[in-house]
Amino acid sequence: MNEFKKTPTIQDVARVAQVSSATVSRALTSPERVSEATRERITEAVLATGYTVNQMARSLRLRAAKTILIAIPNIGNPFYSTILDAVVQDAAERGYGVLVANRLGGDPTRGLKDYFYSNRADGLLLFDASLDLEALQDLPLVRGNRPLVLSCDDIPDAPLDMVMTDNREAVETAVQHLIGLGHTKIGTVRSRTTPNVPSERHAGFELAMQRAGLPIRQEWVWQGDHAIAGGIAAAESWLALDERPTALFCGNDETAIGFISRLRRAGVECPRDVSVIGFDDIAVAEHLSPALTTMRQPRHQMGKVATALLLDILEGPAGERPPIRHVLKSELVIRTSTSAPPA
Amino acid sequence: MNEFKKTPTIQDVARVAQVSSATVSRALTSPERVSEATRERITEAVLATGYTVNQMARSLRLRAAKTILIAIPNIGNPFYSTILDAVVQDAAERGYGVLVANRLGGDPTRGLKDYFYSNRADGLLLFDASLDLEALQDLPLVRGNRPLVLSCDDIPDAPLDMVMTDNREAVETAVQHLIGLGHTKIGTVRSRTTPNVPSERHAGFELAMQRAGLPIRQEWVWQGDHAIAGGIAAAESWLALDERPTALFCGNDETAIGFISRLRRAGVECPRDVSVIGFDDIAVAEHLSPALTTMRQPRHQMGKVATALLLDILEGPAGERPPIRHVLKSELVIRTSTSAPPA
DNA sequence: CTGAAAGCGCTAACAC
DNA sequence: GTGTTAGCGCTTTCAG
Repeated sequence: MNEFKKTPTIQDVARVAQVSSATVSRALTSPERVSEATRERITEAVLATGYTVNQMARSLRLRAAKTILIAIPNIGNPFYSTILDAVVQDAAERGYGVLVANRLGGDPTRGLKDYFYSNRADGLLLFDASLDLEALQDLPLVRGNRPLVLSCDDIPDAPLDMVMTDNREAVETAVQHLIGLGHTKIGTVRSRTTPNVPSERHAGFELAMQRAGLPIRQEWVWQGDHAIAGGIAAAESWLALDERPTALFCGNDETAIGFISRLRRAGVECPRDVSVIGFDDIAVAEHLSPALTTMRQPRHQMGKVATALLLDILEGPAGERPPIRHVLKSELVIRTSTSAPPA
Repeated sequence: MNEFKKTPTIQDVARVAQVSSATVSRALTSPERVSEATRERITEAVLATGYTVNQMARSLRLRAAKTILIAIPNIGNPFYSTILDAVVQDAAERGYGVLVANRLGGDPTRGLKDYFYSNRADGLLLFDASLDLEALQDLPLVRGNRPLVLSCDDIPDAPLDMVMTDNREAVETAVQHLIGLGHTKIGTVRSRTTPNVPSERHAGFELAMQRAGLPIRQEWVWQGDHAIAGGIAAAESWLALDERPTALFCGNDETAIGFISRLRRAGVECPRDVSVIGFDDIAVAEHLSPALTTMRQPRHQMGKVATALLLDILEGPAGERPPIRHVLKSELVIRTSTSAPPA
């Protein structure tokens, strides 16, 4: 209505409704503490003035930003963007905004610290396992109520609240699938891992191989980057090998896509010449040719569970408490990129 | 240091540096307005206290949240997540946080309004063309300085600041590519479009067909959903046809992926039996089998340009001005999903 | 060049 | 059930 007046405040509403600003505030946040009649007058006044709360003022007063920060290593990766989708949805439903962080310059924790110290976010959802855990301890939030939920797969015993998947078992299942098909020469493209922390996924690989009495040959273990490029590099290395593995476990689906694609260009067919199993089950996996066998990760659920946990912590009582840990189940999805080894 | 004290304020710094809080504030925001000596004392005091600014208080005072809001129809789609990546990066470099919005309940603009009316965000990056433009006019920001940048492809002459690609030409190029290969029976899976606004992409399709003197057959025009499912549905419809188009233009890459995949299950091979061209060039496109011919959209650049434009508007002078429009170029990427029609 | 003081819009004691 | 008042942490006149 008032095109040229500044945005209405709680005072304006109070004036129109003929009450004090405190009463308006009460009517807004806990309506039951206000009489029926005044509540109605206030509701009308809100409508008449076009009032909406100023979240900044409220946050300053309440010392709560009603905002959470999410740190993701690679937003462009469909795996993470699905998680983000779930987080935004669920946070919004509980009245929280979601700020997206990225790495700033050299120190990856730098940006995160800034957000917290500046009171822009109340809690942190950390999906980036490649951050240095030591540096994390510096975050103010790690003390006390600890509004930080970590969701990654390579820090199994950090004293933090976590949402993770059953990685070690998942990889075991994947490798057992290959072994069950008759493969004995099995390689892997390792996923990226947290500095100075042994990789859970790789541990699962070693375990499965060991149990089956199969050797792990270092020239069949490649370091990936969780992206297509890493799969391509591994494929080129594979092609140069004298003795090649007949099956490959890839740390994620993009890696598998790059590997299969590069091999095809060289005339090597999957699964005829080499079986490949991925990890994640991103949306395109089932539509590839060959359709990708993979371990499905409950990404959407990961986002939901992590959000719920963080918001419960934020809204729950302060004080020391033991860390909470959710472990979600992965699932083997058998498609056509894996088969018995060539004769 | 002070584990149990509340976070330090500007007052604490002032006390330690033996100056007034006003001087600390000045030293922080415009150091040149403070004498060398005091500036140094203040710098030391900041370090000693571990002070960081409280963004909430600053925002309340300055009436600026230093935050932008980005609205994306589908975060899970790699096309949008790449844009988001660029936006977060560039916004952070200029000191802005990025809030991610999603649709809340029935009224899609509802959530957006809330963010603005509540002063949580200073500007809006709108990548969601499916919002109702009329409703958009209600947003307070559309008046005056108009801190809203729209980036989509189907509202060519809205009086708004926009970043778009040369859609009509891009689709023309795509269709001409098919025609150049010898196709005359060409169908399309239309992309989703803004309600009540004619689709630019479809207009490009019609134009190219018309120029080549080719008829547009309605049974060869399918409505997609910008996702794999839409491509699958179109494929099933295609399979049921008596007379089938030999080439298909898809509104985006996921649609093409779904289409090709579903056809393959039915024994129909691309490009042997039907040529398919996509739109976007998402990362996997070149690694598919067949590798997807597509129109590459400069997604990263779209994010960067849109962010720069919005922040320039926010930080520039207020007042009326003509709308700004950036048009970015698409690029035909020929791969193997398109070939001459079957004999 | 610096300090005092006001106030951004809101909520929470504390009165009545 | 409602009003008064103070203050969250910051910036910005206005004096000096």
